[in-house]
Amino acid sequence: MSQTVDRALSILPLLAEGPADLGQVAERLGVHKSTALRLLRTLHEHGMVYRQSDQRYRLGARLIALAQEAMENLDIREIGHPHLVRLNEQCGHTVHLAVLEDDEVLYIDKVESRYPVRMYSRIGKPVAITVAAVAKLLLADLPEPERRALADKLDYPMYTARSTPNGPAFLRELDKVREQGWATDLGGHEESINCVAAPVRGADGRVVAAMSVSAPNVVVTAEELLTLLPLVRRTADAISGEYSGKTPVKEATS
Amino acid sequence: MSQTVDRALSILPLLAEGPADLGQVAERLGVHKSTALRLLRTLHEHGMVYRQSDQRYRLGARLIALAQEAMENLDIREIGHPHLVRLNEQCGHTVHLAVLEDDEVLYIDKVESRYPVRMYSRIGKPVAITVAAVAKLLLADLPEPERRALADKLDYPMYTARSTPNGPAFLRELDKVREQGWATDLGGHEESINCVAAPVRGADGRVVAAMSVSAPNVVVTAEELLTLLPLVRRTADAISGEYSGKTPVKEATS
DNA sequence: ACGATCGTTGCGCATAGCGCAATAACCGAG
DNA sequence: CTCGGTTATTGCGCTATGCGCAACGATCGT
Repeated sequence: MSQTVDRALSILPLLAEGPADLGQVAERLGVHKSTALRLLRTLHEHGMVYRQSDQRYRLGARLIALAQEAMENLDIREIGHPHLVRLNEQCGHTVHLAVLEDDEVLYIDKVESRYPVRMYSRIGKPVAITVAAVAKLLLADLPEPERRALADKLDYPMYTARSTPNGPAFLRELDKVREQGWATDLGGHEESINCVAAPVRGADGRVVAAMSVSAPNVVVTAEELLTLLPLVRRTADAISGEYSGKTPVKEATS
Repeated sequence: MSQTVDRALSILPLLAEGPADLGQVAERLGVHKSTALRLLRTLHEHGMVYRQSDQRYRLGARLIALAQEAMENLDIREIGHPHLVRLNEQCGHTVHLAVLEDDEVLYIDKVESRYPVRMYSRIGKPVAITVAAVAKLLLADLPEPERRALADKLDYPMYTARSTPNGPAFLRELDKVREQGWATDLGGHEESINCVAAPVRGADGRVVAAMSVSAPNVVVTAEELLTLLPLVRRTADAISGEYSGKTPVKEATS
């Protein structure tokens, strides 16, 4: 809505790809160099970008500090983390915690697999919303109209042959997930990777987060992974309990 | 330099303190609500802020994703991390890695102590520049005029009786540090906490980062901590070697 | 030492962003 | 269920603000 701010913020993802000099930034923004300079200067004053010795700009450290604070404000993450670690110790696989934000599902925590083969994912990154087990849980809990609207709006990329193909199929899957109280992704995103996921609920019973265990076929079969379901559910319930108890809705005043 | 962007960016640290509603944001910015609304909307579109169910705004997940990417772009951090972990395994204390950015020294990596007593610090947060051992190393390597100018500009808060009291004392300390090639902070920031630090150098010999080991008096005395100096220096040198070898100055093209 | 490239500055014009005030959604209390 | 109070949202007219331009200056490579 605000042109200037819009442009300034567009610089950040651009710099996330790697350092860039003034000319490059101006060109990719489609503005004059003097304009880009002013925007970069303002970003610089706020520590959002940093100018390295060769004059090129990179993302600044204040950004990292802010993100760190943002994460510390996410109580679910703080509460959940030790549980994720324990679960990882018990099963050895990659463990994720995800939340819904606007129309995206994002990982907010991750404990890496103890097996040498890792999977690619990044904290803060949106997940494949139409196939990920955690996404199904979070969306399944949405009120009917929103769920429908969202399902309509989404794209359904066929990552693999088992990806959710379209809106109706997705809504059916969500109904199933809501009913059974857990979800899976069996090769719907990466051919050889399976996940089992369980919901974390707040005091009011609404799903506030979802956690999953993921492992590639080469380590355990889908059947073996499903064996872990009770453990995953128990862990998720433990987080739910702690979360509902400790943090109803309120927030500490500054 | 750009008013609108300036205001928009000022919202972020404000929200880092905790969620806030439109009125609060407008008031703290000193602008009309409609103005704050427009700014927040723009930030929202870029995923920098998120609007939770009670209509209040919090920091968004895109911020976290960007910060994550920013960290992955910091090659020193990537290269250094395994070394920090190994050092921590060997000595058990808290290990930090820091760089200089503009006029601030910031932690970019941290491995927590294995002892129950932890120290407070946060990745991305500026360190106490006049007393921290890592800061001394980074500033000591600055060209004479910049060093002098910076020393002049700084404040010299007396965190403890042993804090660096003023500019001249600081410059003397920096000279000493530069000559000996390592630095300490013996209770200059927190009465009971000591640090030893060593520099990481690039191919051209310039100091690009500094690492430190910190421990409270109650765990080891300052003398015992100094015993670790050779180990710290060896680790820092190992990082220097790898960094100079792998990443001269260049950068991968997108 | 010279030319090309890239960053920086000052300026006048037009637009983009501002505050205002009216409207609309929301919430709690009676 | 209705009624105040509170908070978010919209449209609008004014002017400050951010824009592109073009001239200048720094920097680098050869």
